[in-house]
Amino acid sequence: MSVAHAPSRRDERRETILDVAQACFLDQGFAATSMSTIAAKVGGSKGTLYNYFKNKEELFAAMMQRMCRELQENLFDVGPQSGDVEARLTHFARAFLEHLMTPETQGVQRLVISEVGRFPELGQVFYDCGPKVVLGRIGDVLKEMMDAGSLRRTDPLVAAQHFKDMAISGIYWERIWGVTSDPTPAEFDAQVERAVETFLRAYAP
Amino acid sequence: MSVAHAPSRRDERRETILDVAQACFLDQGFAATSMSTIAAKVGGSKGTLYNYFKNKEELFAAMMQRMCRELQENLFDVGPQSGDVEARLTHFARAFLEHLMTPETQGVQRLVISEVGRFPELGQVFYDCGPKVVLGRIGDVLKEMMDAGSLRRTDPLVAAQHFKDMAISGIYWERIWGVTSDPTPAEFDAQVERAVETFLRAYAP
DNA sequence: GTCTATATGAAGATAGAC
DNA sequence: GTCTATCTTCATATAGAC
Repeated sequence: MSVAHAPSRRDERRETILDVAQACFLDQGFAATSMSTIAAKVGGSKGTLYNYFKNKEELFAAMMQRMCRELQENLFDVGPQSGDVEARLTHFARAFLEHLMTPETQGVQRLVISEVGRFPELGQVFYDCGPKVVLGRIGDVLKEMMDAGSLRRTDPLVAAQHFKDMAISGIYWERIWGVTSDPTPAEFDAQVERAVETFLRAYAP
Repeated sequence: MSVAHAPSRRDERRETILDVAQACFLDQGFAATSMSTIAAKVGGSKGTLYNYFKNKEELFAAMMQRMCRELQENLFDVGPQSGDVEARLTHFARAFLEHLMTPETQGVQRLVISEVGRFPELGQVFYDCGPKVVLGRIGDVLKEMMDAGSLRRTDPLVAAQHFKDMAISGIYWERIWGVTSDPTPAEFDAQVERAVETFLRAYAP
């Protein structure tokens, strides 16, 4: 059993190392990030790094676990609990697409997709505390709407997937493929609107 | 202007090198694949490798371009040109999901997502001869159906994206995240069926 | 615990014989 | 064109002084 401690000086330095490692891994990937670089950016030496983490893999794993926890916490912290269905869904679709377009989210997704071959358990860890949680929450909201008679009754998890898929659609895919052109705000709005409209056509009572 | 030649002995060896490089890059990623390993698997020496390709980056780029061309060719080579709408859409959804689940397709997508930071033009090349072509073809089919009065008239490209998104949905995402459990044939069927059903609800005339 | 210095190995790339 | 042998660089990881 572990207890929440006041952070010691050691804990703080550990967090600093993880901060730097996170920035480097997100920016360069696992293989291209060297322990020397991390040590230099921390302002310490490689010897110190190896005092805190047995090797590069362990440092990477610790960093990924922390990132997964943080991303989980920061999702869907707010949102209208009432109002008409279309407005609520539009809010969710927009928030979700915006979240997936941030450099942090893109970076962690790239990292998972790149390194899951080297760290087989990484994918499951990420999925369980990322996409799975998000889909569950969207599903909960949709289930409420079904119970209230605002949506046709059906498997809420499948509906949540369809909703998420159409919300992110083209704009997300172009970015993850590295297509350089940025979407305009108008394109962003149009995609969200079309996603909600299409979803409601399919899932109206 | 280049002309199609009968393949010389040099061309054949070049193809062999690309075959080996492709297998290694797909399996290990760019950074973890060494020129020494490729040379060994080709059965030659590193000196020979550098005779055919100036450096590792150029070899990688040549391999990616070839893969993009091949994947483009192998997509949608067959498919029912007539029949009822639901059957045709089911065929497309199934073919598309199956295609995206193959190790080759998963591998090239992982590679693009991983390395697009290092090779900025890679994403655009891949997108133009992969996803863009596929979406265009689905859009063409949907437009035909709209013209025939089988579907509600609307932007065919957006409809194609929604169709594609729901066809691949959960099963594709779980695999790309590296979730280890494989989908059962029943889950596969159910997803395709639900995708077509939902699409038709939203896009029926 | 933290540092400097270094051991050890492997990578990309090249030189030069055949 | 292809090989063997090698150069150079840079990575992970460790040893040992303070």
